[in-house]
Amino acid sequence: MGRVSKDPGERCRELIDVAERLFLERGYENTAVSDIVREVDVAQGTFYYYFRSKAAMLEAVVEKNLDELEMEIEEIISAETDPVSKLNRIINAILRLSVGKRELMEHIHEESNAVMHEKMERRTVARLAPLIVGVVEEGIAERRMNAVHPQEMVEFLLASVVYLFHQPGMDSESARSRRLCLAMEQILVRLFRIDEGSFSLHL
Amino acid sequence: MGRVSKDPGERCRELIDVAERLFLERGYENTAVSDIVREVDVAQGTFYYYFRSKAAMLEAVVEKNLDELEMEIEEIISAETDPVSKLNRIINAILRLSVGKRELMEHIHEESNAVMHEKMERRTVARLAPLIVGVVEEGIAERRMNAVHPQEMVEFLLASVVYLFHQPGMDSESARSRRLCLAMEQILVRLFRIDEGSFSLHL
Amino acid sequence: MGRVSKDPGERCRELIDVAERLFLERGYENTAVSDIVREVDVAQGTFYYYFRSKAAMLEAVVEKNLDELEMEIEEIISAETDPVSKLNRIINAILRLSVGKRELMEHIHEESNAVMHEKMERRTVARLAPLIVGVVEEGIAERRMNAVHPQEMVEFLLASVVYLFHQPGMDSESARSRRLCLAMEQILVRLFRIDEGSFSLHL
Amino acid sequence: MGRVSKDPGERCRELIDVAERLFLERGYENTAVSDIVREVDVAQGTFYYYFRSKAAMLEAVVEKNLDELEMEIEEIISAETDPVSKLNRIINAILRLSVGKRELMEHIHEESNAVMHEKMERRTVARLAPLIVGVVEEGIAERRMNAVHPQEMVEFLLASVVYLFHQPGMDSESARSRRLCLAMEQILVRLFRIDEGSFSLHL
DNA sequence: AATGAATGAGATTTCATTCAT
DNA sequence: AATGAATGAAATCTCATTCAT
Repeated sequence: MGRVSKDPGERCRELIDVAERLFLERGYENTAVSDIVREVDVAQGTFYYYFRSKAAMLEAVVEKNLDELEMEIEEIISAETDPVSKLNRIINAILRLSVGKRELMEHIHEESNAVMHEKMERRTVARLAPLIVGVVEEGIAERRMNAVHPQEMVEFLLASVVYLFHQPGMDSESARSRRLCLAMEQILVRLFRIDEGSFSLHL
Repeated sequence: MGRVSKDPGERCRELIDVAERLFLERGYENTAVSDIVREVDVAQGTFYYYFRSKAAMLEAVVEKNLDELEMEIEEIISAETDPVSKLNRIINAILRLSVGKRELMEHIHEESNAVMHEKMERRTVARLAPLIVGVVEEGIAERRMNAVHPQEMVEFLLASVVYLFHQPGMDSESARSRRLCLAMEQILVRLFRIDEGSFSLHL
Repeated sequence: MGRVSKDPGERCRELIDVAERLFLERGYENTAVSDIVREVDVAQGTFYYYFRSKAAMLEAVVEKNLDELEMEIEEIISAETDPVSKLNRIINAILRLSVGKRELMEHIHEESNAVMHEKMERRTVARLAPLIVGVVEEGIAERRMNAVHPQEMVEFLLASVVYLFHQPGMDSESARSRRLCLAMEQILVRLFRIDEGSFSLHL
Repeated sequence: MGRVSKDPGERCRELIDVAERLFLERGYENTAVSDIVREVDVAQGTFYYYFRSKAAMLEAVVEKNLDELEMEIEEIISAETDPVSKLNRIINAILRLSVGKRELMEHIHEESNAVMHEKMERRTVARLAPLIVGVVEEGIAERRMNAVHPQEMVEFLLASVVYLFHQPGMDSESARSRRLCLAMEQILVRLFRIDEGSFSLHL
């Protein structure tokens, strides 16, 4: 009833945060706009004051995640000097985020999140590939890495990482996770012809 | 109006085929059951006589595709003796099917098919990985390949290959397709430590 | 097409009133939500904005009726002092409402209203029994009535009244109605050991 | 597949028995004709060979129950000589059957059986009232009973008794059941001016 | 910047019944 | 006496979005 005015930036963030949580908890399709506004305690119309559509909200959620990841990666790139260490830390950062989010959705049927997962996969490749390709090219220049098609390889790498670590049972403890991390270390080493033992991945 | 009885097997196949085409053309979500029955020219109820739900139909479509692919792969496995050639032909078979289907959906907004794509991705990895792991282990036994985590590597590989499927502009001609194929060849060679030049992929 | 906003209370009442009439006229099962909204001239969604489901609407209709009846009974209880007169007027009030509603459904097949009738029967007993038991206990205290199990007797009484007066041919004129009223007077007198001639029931 | 011919009478009884059980277990509305034929293991069409419609089946189920009850009552009437004893045994017979059936539906939501309950209620009154009125008139002739409106009083009685049937928690043990039986005994005694202590009802 | 009542198209599903064999 | 594939009408409900205030 009472009309509560807030800083628009904050309102917007509040909406995105609640939306993200609900999308993860019950899936994009199973989350109604009315669920989101109920939790934030604003009117239905308010949602549309901030977001053109529900799809636009999904976009916002995904981009927010990638903003964070991108920033983290850029920090790594500028903090570290060794391209191999950069790559190691970048992959770890991606894994940590993926698995972190995954935990929220542990109990929902995979299917329920096809839409969100797809969008995430696509946008992750689109936004992160350039950064990583940069690192790989640096590695090539320093003869620490080797690749004929860095762009395509990095794309495959990212798509696989997003897919594999979005699977059920991907908590940081399971034997399956452990094996996947070890395998991924080897994959990285072999794919880019890097010295064995250069990687150490953890969830 | 007129009631046309048919062999149930055929009716069922007819429904699956039309459903598959429509799912690809306009996306799973954008295809109504009423669209399917209109094309097959049966009553709405007939659909539900054969399939418990629309989701069950999606399942049927996906499994049919994987049945075909599995059969083709099993044929390759028993026809060929060299594990490297097997792998080469298997990957080509998967690409061919994927791209074939992809052409049907050329113009629709990618997003419309998240659900179907997800299901396909997950089931492809689940059903084909065992077969390919078998080939890789054979290759390892014959010292033509090498891998510490064959299962996980094959999963990585399949996820990458399926990722291709979902790329816009994946006709057999484009420079982009060419590069992706070359990159995939390199991935195969490096992942399993196979002799350079053992692979030749085409869409 | 045009959007007409109204006081929610009024909208809600409008919907309930139309629903009640249609439920009575053609039966609960034979009334579609679309029939209701068409008459009220609102969109289908508006119905579900106010009522969670069609069943919830039935509930609302039944409770509204019992609200009215309950109020009338409470008025009688506080207006009258003699418990026997109270009981007489209460039963008359129940009969009048039952038969009034019944007239609306005169021509429909009884079966069509099993659901509504059941719900009404159950809820009538649940909501009115306490009030009437109060009156009976008052009567017992004043030695004007007598009963060992007032609660159970009142329940039987209410169930029967609702059932009997919900029968076909229960208009206020028929010989059958007349006989039933006379019998009911005697039943009341005997059941609670009240002075002969204390009751006078009319439809 | 195989076509199993059986004695038509038995087929028919088999269908009725299964239908009755399912109607009680899950309610009339929630039982599909396909559920019935699946359990009896005949084709959908076979159902319609024996019964004009699902509603006709409900009728058959109800009438079968009343046939049994009617026979039992007729037996009581001819076995016993004392009209009061007759009435006592008849009411007990009705209670026993009602409660027996009730046990089957213990767990379903009451609402689910409105249709069947209604039909049962109406038909019980219609078919059993004449028999019981006969007994009452006999009692009146012998000065063991007294009633001005035997027909209506018996209807009142039957409606009350059947109402019992549809109460939740009607096992033979509960205090509630006990109280209802005692109240019913009192109703009988008072309604027909019979000697106190003439009745003894048990579930 | 916010409200929240109202929209309305449309989708899935159910199932009693039929009928050619 | 029996089959079972096919029918098809209809009904409930969802929900993203709008718009007058």
